[in-house]
Amino acid sequence: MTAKIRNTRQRRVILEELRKTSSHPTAEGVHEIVRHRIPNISLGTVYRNLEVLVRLGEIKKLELGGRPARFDGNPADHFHVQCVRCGRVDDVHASQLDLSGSKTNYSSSYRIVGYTLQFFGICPECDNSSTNTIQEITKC
Amino acid sequence: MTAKIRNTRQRRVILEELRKTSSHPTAEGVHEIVRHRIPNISLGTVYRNLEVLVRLGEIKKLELGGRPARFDGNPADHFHVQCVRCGRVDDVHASQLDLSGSKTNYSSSYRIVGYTLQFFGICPECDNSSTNTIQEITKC
DNA sequence: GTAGTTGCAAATTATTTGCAAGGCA
DNA sequence: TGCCTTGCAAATAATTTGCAACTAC
Repeated sequence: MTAKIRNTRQRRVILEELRKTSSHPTAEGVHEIVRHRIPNISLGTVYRNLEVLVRLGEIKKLELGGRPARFDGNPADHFHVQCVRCGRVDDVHASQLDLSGSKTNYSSSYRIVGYTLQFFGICPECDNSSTNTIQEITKC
Repeated sequence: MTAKIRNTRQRRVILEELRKTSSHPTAEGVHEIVRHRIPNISLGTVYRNLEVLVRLGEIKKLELGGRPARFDGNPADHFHVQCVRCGRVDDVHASQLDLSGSKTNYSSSYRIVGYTLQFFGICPECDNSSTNTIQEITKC
């Protein structure tokens, strides 16, 4: 009874474009990018396909508190930093960072299925301008 | 020029009720709880005060992707598990879990100001009913 | 042919904001 | 009394959904 998933042009192009970029765009960002190739694609279609691609494991959805979700064309496990000023997201190369050993060391009655680790900071561009805001230090 | 923060009844009651519970309620949940004591308090006031209390460091805001934010009356550092089925949030007592040593071991051009670590799982209640869904394993 | 998919628009959900009246310091 | 705060309602922002037309298989 599993629904058959079709290989539509829209879906194909969305995945291709996400694979090409490292900018972790929002759904709207994806929409803008994809519109260069499919000018009349609708935002709803983008949302629906992003969801399908996440379910297929082809891409990752980064749900960042308070901000629109972003999408990563690289489904391999890695972490992210988000700039608390501009919202930009970059990859973190955390060679030393591994929770797999620690994962059993907490007590919980839940059956754990996963975890999320996100870093917050100021990106190089934003670091050159204004002073700190309260928002920055209340995050996390 | 810092605005003076007043000790209003609404703010006081919101904080008191949050300190009393361990259920990590959403803004709407807080509204419902507080209404027992201040029946005509508005949801907007609850949102505004929750934000103030977060800024004052009295409470913590838990921003969980895709779901409404939840609030924790215990501002001390600790982690959380969220049930991917019902959305319930509980504390995690992670004695062994400490990232402070690892924090310097990643490479990033950002100036890091903090991080967020959240666990996802199935709570005991939900674990007794239905079968797994795709959503559960695409989270994280 | 048929069921998954699309574009469009309206609907939903969570949260924020403008404003006049109210109340803490 | 001054100005922070409130209640109310309308506004935003992000995402979802209903539906008829379309298209991949």
